[in-house]
Amino acid sequence: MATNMASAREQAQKPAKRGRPKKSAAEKSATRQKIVKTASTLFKAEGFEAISMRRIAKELKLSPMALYAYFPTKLAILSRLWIEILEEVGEEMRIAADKLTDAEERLIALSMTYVSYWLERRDYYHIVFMSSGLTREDVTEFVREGSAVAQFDPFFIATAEAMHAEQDSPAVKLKTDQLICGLHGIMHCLITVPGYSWSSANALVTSMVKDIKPVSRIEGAERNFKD
Amino acid sequence: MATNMASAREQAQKPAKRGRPKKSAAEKSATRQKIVKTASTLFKAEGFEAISMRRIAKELKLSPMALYAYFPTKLAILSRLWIEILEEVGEEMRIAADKLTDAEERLIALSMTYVSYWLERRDYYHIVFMSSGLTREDVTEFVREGSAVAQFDPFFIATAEAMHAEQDSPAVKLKTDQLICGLHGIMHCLITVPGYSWSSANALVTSMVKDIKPVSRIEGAERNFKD
DNA sequence: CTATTTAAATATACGCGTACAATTAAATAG
DNA sequence: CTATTTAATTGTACGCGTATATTTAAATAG
Repeated sequence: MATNMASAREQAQKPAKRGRPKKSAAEKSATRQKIVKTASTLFKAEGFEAISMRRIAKELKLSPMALYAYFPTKLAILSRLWIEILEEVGEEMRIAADKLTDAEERLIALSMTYVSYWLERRDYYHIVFMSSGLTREDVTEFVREGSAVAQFDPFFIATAEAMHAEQDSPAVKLKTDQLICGLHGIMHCLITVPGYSWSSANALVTSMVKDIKPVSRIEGAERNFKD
Repeated sequence: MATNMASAREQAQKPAKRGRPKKSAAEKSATRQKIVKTASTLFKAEGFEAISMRRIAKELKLSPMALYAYFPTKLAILSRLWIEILEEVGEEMRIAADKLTDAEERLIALSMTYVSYWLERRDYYHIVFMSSGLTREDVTEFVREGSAVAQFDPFFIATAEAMHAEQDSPAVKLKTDQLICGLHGIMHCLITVPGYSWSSANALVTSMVKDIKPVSRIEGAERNFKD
């Protein structure tokens, strides 16, 4: 049907306008990628504080303000790093839970891997969960886009299995949210209030997971048979 | 040399040294208090971002750097505000749990009050839990000093009672930590990831509290002992 | 009084994110 | 070619936290 691909700047339906042509989406995207790459490299080499607009620009031989043609804020650049990081922890979780068949065991493995990942990489934690100055829209869009939420899927699957319930049942939704919140709480408390004598992350995670029980054993729950 | 009193300055048993006298501890403390008061007023009138070293200094007709004679960092000033805020939420919790006799009910009231307090005052939450750039020492000292930890006492007491166990038993310690972490996780997740369709704070808190059970009913107990 | 000593207070400067004004680059129209 | 239009890019400036250098204030010694 479509005869030719409109790809670069030339192709689209051009009324042959007058001024300097806009950069094509492809060009913009390429530069965006270069910016993110630079930010990532800078971070890995010199830490979080090395990620600055001026520093990224200098590295790319641009003026600092040029970056704003490609990202609205510094946070928008950081949110690209979140994706990389979330993919990495996702991969670690996948590996950890891979060969486990028991749902509770898998849930513990997933949870411990998730929590340990952040505890062992507190700078990552700060980038992803404590980048202050975040606008409501930035994060909301990021979440809706799915990059963050996808991380939670394994928790849903394993929780449903551990509860012997359907993945989309209200009970599973509640308990999974509870677990996810709980795990983040462990991370947040242990990282931001290290002076307090918290129970070990291991004990906390295990205890939280153990509170996920088959629905039939949940107090006051009318038994719902499914198999 | 007149015999006048060398001001209100502390003149204990000084060997009458040569240079300009140090400010007394009382004077320092008074100025510190004025600074904190100014920061607090500024915050209440114009929000978090109005708390800046330059702004506080201008309000007090000082140079910005003068503040550093009284506080090592801006965060040290903020941590004084934490105390006020923590006392306020503590008071609300006390009121909410005051007339409740049932331990679980009290625990739910405490937890809901605590979580709601922060959810309804997200700016406070940011000040206290997301003031980025915190040095490990700052917070650690603050925690050791006891201001923060005292907040947790009611949770310990009610948890112990709900578990029918001693307040200093390992099981109670673990479960209380789990609850505190969990509550913070709810707050943190709901505040920082508002775009996600979380279960309600109410449901999450209730579910977490309900997972605190008498010791005889947890761990290896296969059976539910209904009363 | 002046000189000296010491602490307090300020001035200056750096890098930060970024708003906004000015400039430059790349196209077309005449 | 020049003029015009439009987008891209850069320059300038603000307020921020705070490190460091400098100045000022308050005491004593001669």
